[in-house]
Amino acid sequence: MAASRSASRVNVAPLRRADPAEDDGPLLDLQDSLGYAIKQAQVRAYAVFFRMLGPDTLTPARMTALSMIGTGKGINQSALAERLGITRASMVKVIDSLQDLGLILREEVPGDRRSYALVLTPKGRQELKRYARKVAEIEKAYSARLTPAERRQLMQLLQKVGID
Amino acid sequence: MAASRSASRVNVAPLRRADPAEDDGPLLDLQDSLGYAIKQAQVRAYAVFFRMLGPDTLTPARMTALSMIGTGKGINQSALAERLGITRASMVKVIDSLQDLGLILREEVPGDRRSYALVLTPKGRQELKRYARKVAEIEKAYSARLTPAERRQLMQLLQKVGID
DNA sequence: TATTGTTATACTCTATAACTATA
DNA sequence: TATAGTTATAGAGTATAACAATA
Repeated sequence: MAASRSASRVNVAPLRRADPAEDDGPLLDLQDSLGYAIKQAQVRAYAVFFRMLGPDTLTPARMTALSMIGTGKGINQSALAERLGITRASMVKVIDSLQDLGLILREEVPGDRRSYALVLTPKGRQELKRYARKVAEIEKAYSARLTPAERRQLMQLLQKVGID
Repeated sequence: MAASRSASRVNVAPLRRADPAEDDGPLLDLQDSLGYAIKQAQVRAYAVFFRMLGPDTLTPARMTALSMIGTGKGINQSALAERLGITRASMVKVIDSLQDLGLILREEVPGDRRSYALVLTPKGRQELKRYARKVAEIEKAYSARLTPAERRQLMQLLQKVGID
């Protein structure tokens, strides 16, 4: 149906509707775009991820944070925020949610009372291992059309994107 | 500093802090993950995109919509929403914004008064061509470390991701 | 009955600015 | 002065549910 604000139904007289080919340059062709191809691959990868882990899972971003805490040996919030490319302020809620889930703790740091050392709880460690196994399955699923050699090469080529 | 809700400073006695290696499985290693590599490449590509087009540009998503309208020959909102992977309801605002910028029009469809044919305005066509040139530069920038053959192969390999 | 577009509403993720405690 | 964490607030992008007009 019609509209109020949006569809101000301008109804232009299509007297001289420009032909796409009649003027100077090509319109944007997404099929030629590496950026678009990467984005689409990422969307498909996320779809597989959520299909295989269900809607109640940690998001990839939180899983990444959890993984970095697991590896990071008492990393603090500011450093983690920097690694994740978000602000300290945004980091707070991510950490809150992982703590509320019982996966991590903010531990006091002896030498510096301003900051916390982020550490996995036993449950967090257990969950992270469970996710590691799940992610291995997921990787297999969305790499199904790639040979191992192709997968390796894809990883290598991706490292080179966006470094100019 | 300390906290109110978030930092409930649980201060667990670290008597028997589990050693990462002492139990059954590996923690999640992001460096092995194709999904993570794709996401990181996409983040870097977006960074190049915004660096080269400035903060006042169309977002990649809106540019994609504009491109599909340019190519799509009177596509309607529902069909476009489906191609973009968003709901019809969300599509409304995207279309509104492109229309407010004077880039597209909702044209009446003779046979069906429920839907609109989305078409570029002359300004929209012009802008899309300008973006096509800009995107060509951007693609060059974030492909700088890839040979043309590598770039082609990367595009081909990306097509195979997430199809299981 | 089904489809198209729309609105109202809410949720997630993110940011900026200002603040407190501590260094 | 600088740093770590926090809060309040806002904006973008998305979703669901309910609706009117039209098919």
